[in-house]
Amino acid sequence: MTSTTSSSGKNPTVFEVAQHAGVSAMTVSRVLSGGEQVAPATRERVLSSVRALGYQRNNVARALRPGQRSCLIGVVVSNIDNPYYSQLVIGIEERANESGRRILLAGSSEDDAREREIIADFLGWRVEGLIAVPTGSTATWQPQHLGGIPVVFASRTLPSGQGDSVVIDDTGGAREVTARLLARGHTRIAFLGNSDRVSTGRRRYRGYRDAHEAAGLAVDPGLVVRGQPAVANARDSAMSLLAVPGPPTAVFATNNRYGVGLLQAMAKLHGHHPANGPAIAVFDPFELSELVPWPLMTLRHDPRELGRQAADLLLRRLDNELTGPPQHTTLTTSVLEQSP
Amino acid sequence: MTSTTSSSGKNPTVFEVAQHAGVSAMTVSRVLSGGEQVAPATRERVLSSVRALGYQRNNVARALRPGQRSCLIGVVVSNIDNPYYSQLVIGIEERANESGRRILLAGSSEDDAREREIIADFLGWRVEGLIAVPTGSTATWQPQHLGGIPVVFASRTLPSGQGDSVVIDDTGGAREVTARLLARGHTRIAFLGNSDRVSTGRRRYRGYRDAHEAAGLAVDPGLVVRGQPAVANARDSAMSLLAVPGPPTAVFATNNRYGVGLLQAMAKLHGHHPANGPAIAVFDPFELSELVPWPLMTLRHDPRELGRQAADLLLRRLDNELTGPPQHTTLTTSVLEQSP
DNA sequence: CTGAAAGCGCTTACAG
DNA sequence: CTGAAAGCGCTTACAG
Repeated sequence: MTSTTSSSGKNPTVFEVAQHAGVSAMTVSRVLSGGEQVAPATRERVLSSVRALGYQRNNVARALRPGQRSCLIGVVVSNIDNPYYSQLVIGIEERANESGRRILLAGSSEDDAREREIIADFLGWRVEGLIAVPTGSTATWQPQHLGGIPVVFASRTLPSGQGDSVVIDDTGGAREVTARLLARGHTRIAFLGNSDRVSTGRRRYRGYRDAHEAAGLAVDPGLVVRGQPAVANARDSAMSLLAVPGPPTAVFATNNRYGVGLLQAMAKLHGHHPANGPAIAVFDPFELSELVPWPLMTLRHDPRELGRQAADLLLRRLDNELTGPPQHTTLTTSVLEQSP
Repeated sequence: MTSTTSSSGKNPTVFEVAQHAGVSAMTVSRVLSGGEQVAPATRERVLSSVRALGYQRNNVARALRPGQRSCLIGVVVSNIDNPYYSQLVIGIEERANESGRRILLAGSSEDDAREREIIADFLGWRVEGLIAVPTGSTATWQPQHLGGIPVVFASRTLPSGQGDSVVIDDTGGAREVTARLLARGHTRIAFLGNSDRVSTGRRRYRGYRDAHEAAGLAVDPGLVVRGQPAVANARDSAMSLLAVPGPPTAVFATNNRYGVGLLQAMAKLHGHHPANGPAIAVFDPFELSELVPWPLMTLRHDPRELGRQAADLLLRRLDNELTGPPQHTTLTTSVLEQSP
């Protein structure tokens, strides 16, 4: 019952299996693909040879044949360091796995050139499709660079509206949080968020600004900080913001990197005592939000579900269940208010 | 200056580029591989044809040739949902990228059968090597299933000691934290952690037990909870543990899933007031630990660095810079004590 | 410095 | 129900 390794020491091929089973390579191929007409006795013989030799199909050779799908999906994430995007990748992996596909993963680190290299390389692997959190460069994604394969944008879209997309309701969510803060009497609400370069930055800022306009108030540019910083820098930004004379009475961190930075700054300034610190709002749920000792508003949404839906869109394109113009899905958010 | 797409609509091949440049496919191949002797004028002609046709090398065809490396690394993680492992993957991706390789990523969800399927499929893609957080099944990793490619185990090892590995000092770290708690007079220290099935569970429990023995104390089995739960279940376990009569005076959560669950339970039971709750220790750093309002001991270590070192070991094996018996690296931990 | 031939391991027509 | 031939797109010897 012990399995014998191929004597050559190399991976056995269909020909070696065929020889071992006394059939042709075609028959082995048919047995392995399933669904083809093969005599039961032959099938058994082949399968036992497969086991005996420890045969494992060479996906590379298989994928080279025209008409064969590679069963590979390329996933490019702008900032793989962000736990929000880790969740997104998990959602994609889950669905890819269910459909018998694998994911090739790479992070662009918000770098256009890197992003371009990654997709070129992924295309070289003949991925069936791409799922991307784009850095913001439109040029990268021009159809002629994509070899005709479908792309789904996740979390961020391209200004052109090109490609399918799944995003959350950035504008609506940011507007609601800001409106709630304004309704509580805050008039100096700081904004920490992405630059206009990325769609989430544009849209969340728009929601913040719209809520001010609706309330007949102007945004104070001195309370607005925008960029794509790491947590440490986000914390420093938050520190300076809280230290200015005439500090904000509320701070809205519009992504989880700024959220964590802001909370670290608050902990440093106020310890665990509410004191006279500003009200806090964070766009993105985060683990341990129940430990925050200050009144907190969290805009909840589910990055893993976003990943699943992005994968679903792509898989439906691949199966031709979905055809025609780009489909744009927007997931809703919900506000959670908590007081310690 | 606009790039022309291949008229066939399909990806152009080296032959089409060759034809366009008036040379042979071999010459195109030589130009693209670099380093070969090609007349400068010919090279320029080829490169401009490459640009004109938008040629992108087919990695699948390239990888099929014997003697060519696939530039693919397979990464299998037991629990892709754990942010600790996300960091690990990031460290691997960083190094893989630097060496011009891509990663194929899949999660086994602590399922042996899934793990086996994944590595079989990865081998079918002719990955150059594997990096794995193994579920604990030894059978999966028997050399005859691995087709002779190198494997590096990360965070968890196999009992057999097979394969290179990078782990943290689980036993030493757990021993030190436990000893510090004992030194503070705690005698009823609860343990939340992985089962003996995985090496981290075995080793961290051993450290906890060793510290007790060194202090001449016995472990109370009623204070020990072991398994690989999701956060929600970890929180429930922590709740029941804290609710028993004669509750623990200290709780040691020996991974970040239990850590988060424990802190959620504490927040629910004690709000933000230290009250008479137990002392807390967590094996694994986590974001926002500065918000914890209770005395806290954190065992710090760097999962991303662990990922980098695992990748480095693998890459050195691939380049034959490292040969011979399995190499086992242990990363140190440091204890951070904080009081609110 | 450049090219014609062969083959990596599969699977799609096409025959029997 | 089964098989011999051809070819996917590259690159490694081997010749010039």
